[in-house]
Amino acid sequence: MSMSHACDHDHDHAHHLDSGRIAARLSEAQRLCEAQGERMTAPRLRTLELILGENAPVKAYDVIDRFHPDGAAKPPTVYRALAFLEQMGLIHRIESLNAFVACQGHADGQVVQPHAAAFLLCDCCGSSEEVAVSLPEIDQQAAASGFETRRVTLEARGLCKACR
Amino acid sequence: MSMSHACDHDHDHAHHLDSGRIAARLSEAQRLCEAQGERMTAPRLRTLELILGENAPVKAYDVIDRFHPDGAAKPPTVYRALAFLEQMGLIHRIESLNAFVACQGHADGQVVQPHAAAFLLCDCCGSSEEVAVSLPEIDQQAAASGFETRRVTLEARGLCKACR
DNA sequence: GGCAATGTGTTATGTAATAACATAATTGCT
DNA sequence: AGCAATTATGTTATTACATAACACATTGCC
Ligand SMILES: [Zn+2]
Ligand SMILES: [Zn+2]
Ligand SMILES: [Zn+2]
Ligand SMILES: [Zn+2]
Repeated sequence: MSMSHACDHDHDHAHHLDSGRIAARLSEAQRLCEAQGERMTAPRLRTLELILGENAPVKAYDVIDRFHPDGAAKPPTVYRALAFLEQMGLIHRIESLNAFVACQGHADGQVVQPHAAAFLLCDCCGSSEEVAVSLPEIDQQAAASGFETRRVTLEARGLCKACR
Repeated sequence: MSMSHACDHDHDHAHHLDSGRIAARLSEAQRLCEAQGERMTAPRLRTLELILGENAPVKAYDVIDRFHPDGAAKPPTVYRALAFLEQMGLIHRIESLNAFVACQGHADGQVVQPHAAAFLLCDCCGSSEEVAVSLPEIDQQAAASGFETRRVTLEARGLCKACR
């Protein structure tokens, strides 16, 4: 469930979304898919539901294990759903954790196309904060090298306010 | 050996270091370790040698497979060496590729402590370019959130000049 | 030499992700 | 409705990536 930790403080600040808020995000996601002619199917919805349930990045195999009330899902079911949700911009993959987190750019109902994002990842409580940043320096370096950037991974690891 | 590709051009621009240049980098690495009271042992040297041999990120299991002339090394041997080399700032882990690349910040013999770096990673030929960037925006965002950053991963994926 | 600290060898296991192919649901067309 | 094409899912098996645990060896110091 939660990541183990050696610190002495608790991690209550890593609060979960309540079920009403999750339901709202799910139907919003469904609308977003339909608006783009994509299908929000049951396994995709279930996968998103499980990721929305945590405010921290979730491992693929945690989704797999919790997928059914009685038993685990098969890995391809979940990995395919994860790929779809990422393409739709509903979740982000966190490369340095091999995990997935719900996009926080849809918070107020606005449609956000797939986008680059930066993350502040707490090594103690596991919490994730998505922040919007522009990257003029790396763009400039890329341009100087004749490099065509397709996507950027930017992840800061450290300690959140509550854990420092 | 090299990564497979569907493009029609060749990847000769992904040239390797010649053996003399590798030897120079290895002895330089050895001096750097000794200067810090660390031991550059045989498996560590061999691991670094194999990584220096490519100008592209190398998979851990590629190192494992090539470690001995006759057979493969055991995974812990190589993973331990990789951890050491990374701590010494001699290699960097590329999170989005699960691979390792030699640090390019030691090129002219200057000692470079473990440092953050950004990478331009070509999805076609697999080449990697290490670039130095400062990150004022993410530092600012982190400060605003009370987040204490320990280390940053910044990887741009795309197409290098030769492959676009 | 005796000891502590560090590094390595070895076996086994744990964790993450995909290939390949069969079946099912959906969509668009007639 | 009937049909074909497309898209999605189910299923089995395999591949790729990484570490735990413990025994043994080496190094440096007293
Ligand atoms: Zn987002
Ligand atoms: Zn925290
Ligand atoms: Zn470097
Ligand atoms: Zn290239």
